[in-house]
Amino acid sequence: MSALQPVRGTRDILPDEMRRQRAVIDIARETAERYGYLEMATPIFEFTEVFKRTLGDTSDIVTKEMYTFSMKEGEQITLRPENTAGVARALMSGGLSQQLPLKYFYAGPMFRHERPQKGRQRQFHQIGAELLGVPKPQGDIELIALGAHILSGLGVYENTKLELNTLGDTDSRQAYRAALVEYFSDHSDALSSDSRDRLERNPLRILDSKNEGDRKLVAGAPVFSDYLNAESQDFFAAVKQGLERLNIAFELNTRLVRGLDYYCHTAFEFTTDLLGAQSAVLAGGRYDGLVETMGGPATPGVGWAAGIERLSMLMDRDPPVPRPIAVIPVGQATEEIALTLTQKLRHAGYGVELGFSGNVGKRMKRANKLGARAAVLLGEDELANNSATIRDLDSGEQELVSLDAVIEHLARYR
RNA sequence: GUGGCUGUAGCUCAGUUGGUUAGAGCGCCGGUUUGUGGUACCGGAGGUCGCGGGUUCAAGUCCCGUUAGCCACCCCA
Repeated sequence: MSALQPVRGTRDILPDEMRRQRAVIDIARETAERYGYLEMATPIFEFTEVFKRTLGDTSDIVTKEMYTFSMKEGEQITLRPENTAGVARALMSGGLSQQLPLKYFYAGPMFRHERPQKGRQRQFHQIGAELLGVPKPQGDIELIALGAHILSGLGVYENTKLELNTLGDTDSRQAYRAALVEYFSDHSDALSSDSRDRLERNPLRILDSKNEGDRKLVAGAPVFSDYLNAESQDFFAAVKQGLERLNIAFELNTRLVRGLDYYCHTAFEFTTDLLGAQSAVLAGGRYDGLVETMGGPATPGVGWAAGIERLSMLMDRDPPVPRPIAVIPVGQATEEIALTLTQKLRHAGYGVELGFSGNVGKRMKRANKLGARAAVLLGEDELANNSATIRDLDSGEQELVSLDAVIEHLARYR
């Protein structure tokens, strides 16, 4: 371990990458606002209890992935591994349940102590949307439509597919779960050790096992659709119909499950095969039981989250690099006027670089390297006429303009 | 957390069966051009060969440990 390298699973985000991530966030936020989802933020850490209660004591996140600290006062706090719990907590702390329905958008860092891989870091960043207080499938449809809209705005929609499943309501799910447990218990000696573990904690997950032997067993396992009651079937049918109406293509994937008890009805994942094992790009579902689990009033909810780094890797273009105007004083005598002109241009809305030192050649070189669009040269000749030379750095053409007209002339380089 | 692969200049990589001052391209700096960048030519800087230990007369090259990245499992965004 060297103190000079970033902690495992973290990294510095330098301007080129930051610009991409910024673009992801900006496009997502603008799109979300069109749907009425307004940006909000919850703290980066919460009392550990907030996550324990919502994610459950047996989830992987709670049992081995949380960054938890003990405070002097003896309280346990945890760096948020996801944001939905925080939003639900905010709903209660702020008495927001009086204002339902609520639509929120967020973006920020999350922390999970996992083994890093490409597209998987210990500090990573997510955007997400939550819709609280809408029990109807219209909510699920709007939320998925928002996700699809953002993906297409980023140019990654083409490289994803939407996988869709239903977990039914509580009755349906519990009946199915019981049937699964019974089935797999009868064949437990044939299960992989991973799946025997899942049988205890999260039997639905066995359906998604990659183990050969497990897959054979799964092929003969009870099927969820046989356990869905009429309401659950209607709900799912409505979601599918809404997506079809919006021309959002999806594939049914009966192995797509969520482990936690409060998840119900719709579960969905936009996945890609361009990121290796990290296929989930934007994923979510309905969580009608969550707020109640935390001790709040029964409040239906749907939401999704998406990894900003993953989206950035998939984004089909580089956001444009801003091109400044370079102000270049020629000779000592013009330094002062260059300084005041620079500041004037900045106030007028231009990005301006005033080299700190060097002769004209060096400053021009630097201007070029910065990608400057134009250079404003201030020399004694120009000053004698109360003017400046404006050089177009793309075409190489330049002209002499009066100092008063510089801002006006630069307008074309905006 | 388990298993595997990898780690040489800022970046991408080459380094032959262990053998004298560790190389290239790009990038960076300087010069040709002290009032004009991008091209070209010339020159230069920059490496405890991830880190620590071991084997050996001799290790970038072999062995062990460790750390980081990557791949798969796991989990997920």
